Amino acid sequence: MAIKDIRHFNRYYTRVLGIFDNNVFKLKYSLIEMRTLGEIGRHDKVTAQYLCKILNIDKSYLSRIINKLIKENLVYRERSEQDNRYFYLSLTNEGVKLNEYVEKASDDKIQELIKDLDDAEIKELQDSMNKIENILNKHIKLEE
Amino acid sequence: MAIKDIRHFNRYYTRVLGIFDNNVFKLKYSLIEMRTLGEIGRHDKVTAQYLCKILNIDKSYLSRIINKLIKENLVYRERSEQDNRYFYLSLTNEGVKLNEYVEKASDDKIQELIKDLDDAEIKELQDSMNKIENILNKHIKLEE
DNA sequence: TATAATAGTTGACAAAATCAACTATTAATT
DNA sequence: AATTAATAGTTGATTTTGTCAACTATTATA
Repeated sequence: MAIKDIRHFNRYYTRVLGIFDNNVFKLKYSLIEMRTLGEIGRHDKVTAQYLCKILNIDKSYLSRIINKLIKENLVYRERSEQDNRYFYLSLTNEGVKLNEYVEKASDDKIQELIKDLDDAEIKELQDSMNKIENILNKHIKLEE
Repeated sequence: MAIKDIRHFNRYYTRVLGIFDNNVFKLKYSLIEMRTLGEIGRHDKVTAQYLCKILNIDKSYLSRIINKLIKENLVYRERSEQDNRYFYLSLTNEGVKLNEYVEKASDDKIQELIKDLDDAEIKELQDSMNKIENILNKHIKLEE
């Protein structure tokens, strides 16, 4: 039955993702801080408000995270000229470097996980993942 | 490239799972408490130590969660006769009822999400999920 | 018998997250 | 134009989550 299967997969994949939990990289930053950094890296000149939605966290919480990242000189902001209420967030050089390091480490971790898969399996995995995303995307509206 | 695709999917699916985050059911229990309850429901007479592994949380933290669930009369424990160090955990009737309620609510939530998918899409989704789990299972050893 | 390992608990604490109230700015309504 | 509502972000106070190390009790190992 579809629902059971999906819930089963959700439980399973929650555990898979758990492998990448917190402090994987033994940095002085938390997972959510790193996700924030990563999203700023992926979306240059992003607003806090947008990050709130895609990270699904409270604006007050995010505000503190961003201010920490700014204080650590990983992120900077420029006030929008059209609308003085918001800021555009970007990575500093240092932020880019840290982000690259973390990206690399994440890649390595995945590489390690799939190192024993043969080409056919990797292809199947990719195809399956794409399929899931495509199908769900058609119907599920994730906050953006 | 496979690694990028997998990481992309991980980010995507993290957001999908985020839909089911905390307090979805507006209960007085947290997600982790409900996951604990659910795992006890799924594995009757489970030990705390085992739960630690599958939930991937610290034993001290779990100890408090379990004691809360016991105090709320959702869970009870019996000391093992073979080895007095550990307990077998089970759901009380009340725990079973709450668990069923949450299970039902989770099913409904999934149902709502997939309500617009046609049969072929649902089949594809199931197949893809199964494939992912099968492939990864062959190679990734999740704590158990 | 002594030592190590395991299951679980506890106290003290730190980190993560929430909530409501607040400022500043812009958009919408009349 | 003036008032009201909405939006972006901040701040203080607080609660919830999660961690760490030390501890008891029990069992396994040397």
